[in-house]
Formats: sequence, C-alpha cells, structure tokens
Amino acid sequence: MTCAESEPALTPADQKSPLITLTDVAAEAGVGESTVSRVLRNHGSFSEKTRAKVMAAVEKLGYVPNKIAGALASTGSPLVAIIVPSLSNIVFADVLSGVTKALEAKGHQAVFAVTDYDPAKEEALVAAVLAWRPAAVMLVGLEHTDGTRRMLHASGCRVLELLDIDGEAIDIAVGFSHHEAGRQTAARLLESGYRNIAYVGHDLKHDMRSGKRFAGFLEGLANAGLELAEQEIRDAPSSVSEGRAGLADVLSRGRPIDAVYFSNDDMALGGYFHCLAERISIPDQIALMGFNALDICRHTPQPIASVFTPRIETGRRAAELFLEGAPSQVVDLGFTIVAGATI
Amino acid sequence: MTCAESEPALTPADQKSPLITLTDVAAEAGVGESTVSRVLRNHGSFSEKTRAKVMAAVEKLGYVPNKIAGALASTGSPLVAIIVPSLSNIVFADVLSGVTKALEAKGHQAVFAVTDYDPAKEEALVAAVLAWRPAAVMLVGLEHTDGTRRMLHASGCRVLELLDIDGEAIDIAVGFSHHEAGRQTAARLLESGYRNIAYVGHDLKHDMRSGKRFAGFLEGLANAGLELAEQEIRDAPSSVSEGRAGLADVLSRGRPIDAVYFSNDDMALGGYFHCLAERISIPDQIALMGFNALDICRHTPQPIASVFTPRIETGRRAAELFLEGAPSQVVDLGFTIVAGATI
DNA sequence: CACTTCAGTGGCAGCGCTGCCAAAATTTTC
DNA sequence: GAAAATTTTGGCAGCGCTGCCACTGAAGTG
Repeated sequence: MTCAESEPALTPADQKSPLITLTDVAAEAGVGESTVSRVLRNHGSFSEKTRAKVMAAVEKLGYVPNKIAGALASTGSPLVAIIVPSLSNIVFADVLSGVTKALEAKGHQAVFAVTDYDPAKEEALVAAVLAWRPAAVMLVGLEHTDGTRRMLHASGCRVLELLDIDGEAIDIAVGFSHHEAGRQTAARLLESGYRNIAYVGHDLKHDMRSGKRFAGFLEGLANAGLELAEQEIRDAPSSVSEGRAGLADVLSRGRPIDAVYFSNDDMALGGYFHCLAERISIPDQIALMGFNALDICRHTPQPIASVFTPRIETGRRAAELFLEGAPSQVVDLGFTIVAGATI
Repeated sequence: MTCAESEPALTPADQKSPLITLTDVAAEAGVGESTVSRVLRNHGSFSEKTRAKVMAAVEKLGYVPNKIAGALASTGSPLVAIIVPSLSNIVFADVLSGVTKALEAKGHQAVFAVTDYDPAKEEALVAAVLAWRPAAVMLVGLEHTDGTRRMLHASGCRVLELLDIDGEAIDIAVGFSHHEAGRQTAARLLESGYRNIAYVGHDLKHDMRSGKRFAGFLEGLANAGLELAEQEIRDAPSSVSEGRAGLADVLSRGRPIDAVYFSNDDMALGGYFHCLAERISIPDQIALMGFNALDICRHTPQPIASVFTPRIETGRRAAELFLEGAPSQVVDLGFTIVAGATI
C-alpha cells in the first residue's frame, strides 16, 4: 500500500526572497487575511473598494497564491489524476487532451502518469497519486488489480474509467463497447461478402481492449458459422512496422485471404504499406480494416476502412461528469464504422 | 498575474470515514508522530523493531500519506510542471514520456497542461502551475511572453526549456538547433544535386521551431546562391492532409520541382501520399524530405528521408538535469539526417 | 564508575491557507 | 431616530505533515 521510498531531492534552487504570502498581501492592503482570501477566490462578500485594494496589493507584490496550502486547509482538492497506459498511442493523448481542456476551464489541475500497460505499475501509480488527495482519478479500461480497486474505494474520491464499458465499473465509466465494435466489424466484413478473413493483432495480454475487440470479432464470425482463415498476433505493442510484418507473415502462408482485420489503425496502416510495396491491389485482392479512424488513415491514397472512436469526447465527457458531480453510471458514447476505399 | 476565478467544485464524493492520518498510525503503532514520519520517508534513524510496528499499523489502517500536507510542511515540493503546446503531435507526447519516466523513479509527480501554441495561454498556465509551487517548470521552446518570464524568475523554481536552443534560455535548455537542422537539410538536398526545391510548411506563427528550420533552410540555399523555387505555407497546424494538399498545390503551379522540404514528417507523409495517389515517381520525379523521423515514415513502402530528433532523450535528459540540481546551461542533443528512399 | 556519546524517540511549533464565528459597519425598517 | 436586518470584516483554530529540539537509555570511554 505504502512503501518507504527514499526522498526526492527537493527544490534545488534556493529561494532568494522568502515568497510572498497571503499575510503579506493582507498587510500591504491593510485588510484581514480572510478578506484577501475571499477576494482572491471570489467567494463570500466584500466591497468593491476592498477588492480594489487587495488586487492592487497582489499586483504590487506579485503574489501567487499557494494552492498546496489552500488544498490542505479546505478539505477538497482541485487536483485530478489521469493515468494512461501509454503516450505513444495517439488515442491516449487524445483522451488526455479532452480531459485537460474540460478541466482547466474550471480551475482544476491535472496530474498524470503512464503505466506502460502494466497493472502492477498502475497500482503503484494509483497509490502515488492518491497521496495527492485528488478529487478524481481517471484510468483507462476496467481491468485493475484488487489492490488498485481497494485503494480507490478507500480513497473516497471519484473514479472515472475511460474507453471501455465491457465490465464492472468502479464508479463512472465512459467509453464504448470494444466487444460490440469487434462484432459489428465482423458483420460488416461479412456483409461485403468476404469469407476468407484474417486477423493481424498485437500484444493482447497487455492491451485488454484489443483483446475484447478480437473476441467480439470472433463471435461475429461464429454467428455466421465462420472462423478466422488465418491469424497473426504479434508479441509487441501496436505499430506500423508490426502491422506490416504481420500481414506479410499471414500472406506468406499461402492460404487465400480476401480481408484482414487489424487490431488498430497503426497496424492496418502497416498492412496497407505492405500491400503498396508488394503491389497487392486493394480492395480487389485484399480488403483492409482497422480501428480508431486515425486522421492519417483517412488521407492515404485510399482511405483505410476503420471504426471511429470518440476519444477526445470520452475525455471531455468524463471531465464533465466529474465536474457535475454526476452519480455512478456507465456512459456509452458509441463508435462508428467508417467505410474507406479498402473494403 | 493572479485572477479571481470562480471556485472549482471540490470533491463531490463525501468522505465516509474521515481519512486516516499519520496521527492515527502513530497511535495504532504506539509510537510518536515524528517516528512514523521518519519510517515512512526512510529518513533519520529508527530501530528495525519500530519500523515493523509502524509498517504493520500502516498496513492495518490502509494509510496513504498526504503529500499535500507533506509538501506544505517541508518547503520543497516534489511536483514538476510540464507545459506543452499540443498533444496531437507525437513529438510532445514523446517528450512527456521521457520526462515522466525519469521523474517517477525519483518520487516526483508531474502536473501538466497544454497551451495550444498560444503564448498567452502559456502565461496563464504558468501562473496556474506556479500556484502548486513546483520544484521545476518545463516548457517547450524559448519564446515566452514577458509575463511568463517574470513569473518564472520570481518563482525561484528551476526552469527547463525543451526542444530548442536557438535563443536565450531562462535557466536550462535541452534540445537542438532547429536553425542548424534547416541549414543542414538544405545542404544535404543540394549535395544530392537538387536545385528546384520547394517548401511545404504549416502555421509558422505559432510553431516557432518550424519557422526556425525554415529560416535555416533558406539560409542554406542562399549560401549556395539559390532560392526556393516554390513555397506553400498552410495556415493550419501540421497534419497529413495539409501536407498532401500543400504539395498538390505547389505542383499544380506548373513550375519544375525536383525536391520538396516539408515542415515535418506529418506534412511529408501527406506529400508522399499525394505522390502515390498521383503516381508521381519518387525520387525520380521528385524527392521528399521531412523532419522528426517518425516511426511511421520509416515503414512506408519507401522510407521518407527525414531528420531524427532526440525527443524522448530530451525529456529524459531534462528530468535528469533537474534531479541532479545541475547549474544553468544549454544542452545540445543534436539531430541526425536520415536518408530514406525518397531523396 | 562517573563520564561522554549517540542512536532512537516524542513533543510541538509552524508551513500558508480556509472556514467559522463574532464584531463592526452599513443599510433597512417602523 | 432607535431597533432590526444585512453586509462586510478580522481573528483564530485548524488541515496533516515535517523540522527542530530536547530527551531517553544503552553503549563506549578513561
């Protein structure tokens, strides 16, 4: 739960002037401390004349309020913790943007950390951020260690789980169903007449959500009495190169393949590049389908078919729900299959 | 400097149990508060027996130390603020990863914010983060408003400016010279025999660093007595679609062009897609050169020539310098021109 | 054996702010 | 014009922790 880590080296720059405090401002303005506090937070009542005096003193002294002290004195904290699996995937950066944009307008500050898709690290990071007594903790996905869950419950702060709704939410979940996305993708491919379908994916053990899509996809095929013609699951994070190598591998096996479902757009883009390089005609010889509908895949010579996911919206909505003090709930923001030129 | 924004709504979840404090742990363990504090921070001396008692109490009560209180009591703060222009550009996400990875090992916590390339917003965000009394503030680039500089100076905390060294640093700067990168890119293109060179760029007013590369590039051409054959500067953030449209535009003007320098790899990738779509042969008909050496551009059918920039390394190094308490300095991490199949 | 030494410990005063309460100033009311 | 209602204000006790200092008792010293 708590480990005695060795001290972080604190501010090395020695404070030249002992920083201005609220008391200094009060003295300068010739009013009481609480009055300054009220004016600065625009909270409670005070006269216009007082406000002017205080603001003048603040300006003159270059006072910057100390939120650390403020947060300690008032019990609530304006901090929101955001813990994401990775930043190299644009998906999480999008979520982060959405969250911070909605938060900053309300005077909240984001503290954040990256888990590298490691649940144990997530647990450690949750412990670390809880020490800051955040008003809310945002996590990606619904899968967490028991320790993480326990700490989160005990902390009493709001918990927002993002980008997934397939499972049990701790408090609020905002996202969409990956399982359903996988299912519908399969349905769409079948509708278009493809029957020899391959899957090229990445590291399922760590990326739970791509695993859920894969399961949904298989279910979609099974419903039509079909199964995957080929599959290649790379033991690495998703990337263009893995996607390219993965498709190359699948095709090298010689079995006829008329469509390929990739675990996401990075992988699909790699597959697309493989086809371009090998002069494999798309979609005549082979159809490609990705996931996320990244901007980049909309601007390839032939736009790659994909599934649009509301990433920024997920972040924004989560922040809003938290700000509103919404009750525990699961918000399904849905997804949209976008046809490209590749199916 | 400071504005009276209206209150953020604080923790809406009502604390069920008045959270465990260090005093509770001390009582449970039958020792003094300072002893618990010493054990938990592994600081000062205490017996193994005491340590065990304290840890047992911590475990039993599920105590999570309150760093807000800790930071207030000790003057230094283990918070580091990171302010980036954007998150949609992978470059800044990389820097962020580098920074947080190096920081978390040392018990520091990152707080972060996004400016959207707006210096005024940067100033507001600096004011906001300074209220958390961070041990360091990390910013991208060397261009800041006077207000930002003034606040940063007055704060007395370390200031790290990342990804640029062409200019006056406030405290520590870590990065490389964009001007020089532009110059060397021009030299390289000239070396390869190209003479009818075009530039396709994005929004220079906001992205200072791409402006510096452009200036360096022009200088490189001028040194050889040349100037740009064509140029197209999009009034938008860099993206694949802008790059594609930009190149299309330049080529439509009918002037012979044998090489194109793009403001970055996103733009270059767009240009590459345009060539693929229009069956323009690369590099026979036209050579392409980007900037950043993104992974994705290394895996296109023909790898796109680019300039590798040490992004994660910049973040890591900056964090290390801060942790070491290094003196003010400018660290040039350099860059590397990487040949692709497109020049 | 009286002396110093020092690891191990507890007490308590803040850190800079907010929240509460009561006092003071102002306005309203009859 | 005095009383009542209201607005504005200041004082001060914490928030939960750390840093300092003083204290303990066991070990080391001559």
